[in-house]
Amino acid sequence: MTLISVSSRLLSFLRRRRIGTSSCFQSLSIGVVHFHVNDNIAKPNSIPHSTHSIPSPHIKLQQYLVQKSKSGFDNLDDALAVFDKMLKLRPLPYDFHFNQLFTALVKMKQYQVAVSLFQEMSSRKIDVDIITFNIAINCCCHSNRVDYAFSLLLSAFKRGFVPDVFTYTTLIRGHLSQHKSAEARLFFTNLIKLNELQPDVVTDNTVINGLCKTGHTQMAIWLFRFMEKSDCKPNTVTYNTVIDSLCQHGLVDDALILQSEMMEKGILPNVWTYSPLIQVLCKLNRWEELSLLLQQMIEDMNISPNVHTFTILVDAYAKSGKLDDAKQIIKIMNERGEYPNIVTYNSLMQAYCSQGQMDEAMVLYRNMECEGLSPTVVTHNILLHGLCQLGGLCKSNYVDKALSFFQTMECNGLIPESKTYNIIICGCLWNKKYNEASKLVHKMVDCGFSADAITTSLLQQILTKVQDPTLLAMHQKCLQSGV
DNA sequence: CTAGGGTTAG
Repeated sequence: MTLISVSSRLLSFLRRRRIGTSSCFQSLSIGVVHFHVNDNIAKPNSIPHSTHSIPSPHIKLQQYLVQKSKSGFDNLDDALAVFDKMLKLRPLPYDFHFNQLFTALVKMKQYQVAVSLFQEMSSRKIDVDIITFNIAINCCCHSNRVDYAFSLLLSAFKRGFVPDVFTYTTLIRGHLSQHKSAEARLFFTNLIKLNELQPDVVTDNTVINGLCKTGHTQMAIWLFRFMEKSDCKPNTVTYNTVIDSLCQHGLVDDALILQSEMMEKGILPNVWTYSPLIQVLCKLNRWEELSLLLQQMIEDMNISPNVHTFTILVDAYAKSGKLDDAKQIIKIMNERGEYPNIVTYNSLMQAYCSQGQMDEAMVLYRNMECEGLSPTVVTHNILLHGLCQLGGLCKSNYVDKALSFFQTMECNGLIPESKTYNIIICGCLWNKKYNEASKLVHKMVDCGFSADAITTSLLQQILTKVQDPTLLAMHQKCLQSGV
């Protein structure tokens, strides 16, 4: 079993599924039409029975905000304009109207804006409820202001609110995201002791995720097994979290066992259950199992791969030099309406580069820009690496291309990483462009980066053959930067 | 009638 035969099997699964895909699109378009038609008809059923006492502008506002809280606003200015209108409306909208607006802001990841609007409401003494506080506390945690989140908890107490499992779970996650696992644990155990918190599945999932991310996989699994015995049973998220962690620690067999366990227990896997397993099976060249897993996912479970899943496959093909298969995956993606993003294209570019097809890689680079996908530093690292390696193998004019490409990148406002510098410096060294290399070493050190192991050993290797003052000075500079 | 968990890929 090889990656090629996996590819042909994958293709056949996906082709067979295409009929299903088109019917799915049909029902989607019917849904859209349905929505527009309905929009112009009075919708008595969509208005709660008790709303006869709610002023009419509030009902309109509510309908509008329900939709925005699900999708977010198109832009921030719209959200702020609505907030201003709400402040001017008399009588004032209810707390849950403001909560809906905040929910929309959270969807847009505008956490700091949400916090400042919450402050604005507080200073105007507008009534809020515990949900408003919970949203604000969550937004503080997301913008790394756990300290302020705690001060909000205090003011909630002062105003007579009783924090609930939402509040505490959010604060535990806040601690964990700040890498304060000791504080999180203390907070958690104290709340349990004081009988302030009755953890639910989300609390447990939050703790399990924190344990996994801090390398305490064994403890995470202990909690997971504890949940199985308790009334608070693991759900899909719990399984996904543990499976992902096991995959990342190379414990793929344990991860596969858990995945079959969840199926036996009737807990439905989703695309995120499969993706980490697919990735690690690719990495370990376990193609037979990969093929079976893909078959189970697509055929038996009727779960479609998404952009991330496809990108994992493109990357696997790129790393095994299977350019044609990588291209095939892109084609399937387009057919299925799962469009490649910048990461997918970076992987495809890697495939071109590994085959030495630099011209095609450059064509892809320009196409990406045309499609409105902005190349990232990683895109440039891949291209520069390709150009430098090719230059080292045969033609040094590729290194000149790499150097001018490096300049273009900076002009476009992308800030090179340590890796970027090391790639281009190695390219210069290979091609005996010692002066260029020296300039770049100084620039790299000025930016606070240092030579990596590859650059240092290459430099030492050259120094054994060539005694050049520029090279010696560069070597010194590299050694100093490493300290 | 709104709030907390898992974003996995280069």
